[in-house]
Amino acid sequence: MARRSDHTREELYRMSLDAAREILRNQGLPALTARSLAARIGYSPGTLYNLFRNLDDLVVQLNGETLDALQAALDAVPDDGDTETRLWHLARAYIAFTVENRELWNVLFEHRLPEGEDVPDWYRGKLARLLARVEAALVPVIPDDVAARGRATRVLWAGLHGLCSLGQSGKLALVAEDGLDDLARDLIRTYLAGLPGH
Amino acid sequence: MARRSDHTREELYRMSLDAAREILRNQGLPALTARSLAARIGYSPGTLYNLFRNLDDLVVQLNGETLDALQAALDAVPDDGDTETRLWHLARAYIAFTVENRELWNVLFEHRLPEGEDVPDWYRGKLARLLARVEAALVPVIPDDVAARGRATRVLWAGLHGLCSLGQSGKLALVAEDGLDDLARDLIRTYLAGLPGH
DNA sequence: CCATTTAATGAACAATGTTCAATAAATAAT
DNA sequence: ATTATTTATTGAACATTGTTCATTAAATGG
Repeated sequence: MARRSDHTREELYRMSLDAAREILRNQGLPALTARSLAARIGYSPGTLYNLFRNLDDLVVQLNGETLDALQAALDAVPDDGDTETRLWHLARAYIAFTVENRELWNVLFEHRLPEGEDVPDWYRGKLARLLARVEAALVPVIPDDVAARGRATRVLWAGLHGLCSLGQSGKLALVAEDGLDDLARDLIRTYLAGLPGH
Repeated sequence: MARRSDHTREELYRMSLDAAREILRNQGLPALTARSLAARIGYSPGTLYNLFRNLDDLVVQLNGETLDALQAALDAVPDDGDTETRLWHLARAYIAFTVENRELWNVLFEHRLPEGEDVPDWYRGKLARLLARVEAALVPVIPDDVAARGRATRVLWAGLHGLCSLGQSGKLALVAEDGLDDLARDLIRTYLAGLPGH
């Protein structure tokens, strides 16, 4: 067979990422193969290499969309209340996202690029935008010292990430099921209480 | 060829794990294949399956030894000074371990078992023992409330894990090189300062 | 010295990512 | 209309992967 015109290049790109997401959701990362993906969109494996440099590239693109979805989830939380409740709402949204999108989130942070190349710039940009959402909530409690605010932002972000990461992989010896929420709340509350001026 | 008696079963086991560690160190996880490993110990691929259920099993065993090494690294830090400096020394040792044993540490926390089976009990035991080292340092500041101490232990542990994890993968937008140390110190100091009774 | 056990092999199988000449549909040119 | 050119799609091909297992010969026991 040869050239078809069932879909435009853009449609194929879309279909591929959607299919990849679906495979991840239902069968996990090991099932995400060039052949299974191609079968799902009704094309041959070779076609994928017309759209993506390779499977790694496809995963990076998918991660980009996952970052967007995460951003949207955080943007959906209201900006009211004091700093602690605002941060807590953000954390809750984050945790909920990692639970509802387990596989996507795992791939997002566990996928490592092959030796040599590092994360693209637009990727860093999306990460920075996520951090900014947290940092904004910290302005009232750390209004002047930007360096200190940057540190606090990263510490809270990484702390939350660590909790979710270890929690999901069963390497935190969690007591109950909602133990994650408790720990995140503890982190936020205690850390905030320890900031200079409190 | 057939049966040899160059090495005992235990020696082969040892050689395999050592070779695996060496391959990880020098060439990273993708290079850890049954054939490369077999070649390195001077045996055929089939022999490995006489020692380990499969490659996943081998990695789990290796991770066990990595946990032991991490434990040893933490046990080597002195138990003096106040709680903050004790925790800080532990954190510094942890960070140093993740830097000096980058690949081993990555495999330790990023390796996922195939769908279904979960981490073995002895694995959980080793993790618990690591946490215990941190918890011990927290006794002076949280002497009575064991639940609260358990939470604080996990929060600090996961926080440190998150910092190292994001830091090493370049997903934290770190400012300087020793930014990790600064952030870990910030986490410990601020969190401790925020505990009830301070 | 023979019989039995057993460790080691390496060929074989299915499945992987990736490449690329072949092909035919779509488009452009005449 | 017909022809020429471009281009999207294919699927066979290649190298590698994890894993299995009949075959083989060394070690062990009688």
